[in-house]
Amino acid sequence: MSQAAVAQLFKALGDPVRLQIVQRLSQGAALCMGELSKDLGISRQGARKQIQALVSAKVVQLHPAGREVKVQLDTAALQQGRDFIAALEAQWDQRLQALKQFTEQ
Amino acid sequence: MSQAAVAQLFKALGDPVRLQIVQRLSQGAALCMGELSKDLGISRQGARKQIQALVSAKVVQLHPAGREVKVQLDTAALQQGRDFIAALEAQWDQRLQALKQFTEQ
DNA sequence: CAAATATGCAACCATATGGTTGCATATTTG
DNA sequence: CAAATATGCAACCATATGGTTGCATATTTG
Repeated sequence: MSQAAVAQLFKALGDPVRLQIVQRLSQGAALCMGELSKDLGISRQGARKQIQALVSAKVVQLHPAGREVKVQLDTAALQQGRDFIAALEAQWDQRLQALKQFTEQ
Repeated sequence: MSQAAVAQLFKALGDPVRLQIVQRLSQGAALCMGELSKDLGISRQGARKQIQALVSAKVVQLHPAGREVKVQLDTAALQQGRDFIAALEAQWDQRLQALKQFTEQ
């Protein structure tokens, strides 16, 4: 995943409303747009925009079904985000390790 | 960590320039502002603003030293972000598991 | 088929964001 | 101490963002 794609992923997760949407999807049953848009404190159309941001970042997929549209979590992107952070931490630890060896000499 | 704090963390990571700053810090030696601001394609003052965003999200700490200011990665927040994603994925997997059992009945 | 439901699309708006330039200040260095 | 270096701060600007309202359209349902 390119740096730009990772940035877009984190950006998508960097908003309380979108974070709540993602959390709801991970917990509950498969939700359609309408259901998912409730109780977010914003209008349906506003919620739709946030869902679209998640679609663009590939955190979520849309599956039209009749007059409804089901929204489904896609964990692939999430995992890559987690991996990115893990790699950062690993590099950092490695660096600390090297620094320790250096000061012990 | 509150939902709002997690959102702020991801928001801080959701920008290519800031992502590059964080990556540089994880790799190289402890950097001062000036060094860190180079080769980002923006001005020193612009870079400073981005670094400040990372400070606010607690991804990074500042340590003044004489006329310089050292910038240091703080992996605590990063880890919490990673944990948050891991929890999402775990819930999702659990849900899939439950769904599988249901359809197998 | 008419009414109800689920959604989409576009225009609009206030504020946040990512950047700039210009200048001031504190600390080192020769 | 004078010059060089590292940084800070404020004002400004164009664009992105997060939200709204209003209306159109497609699919179900009674």
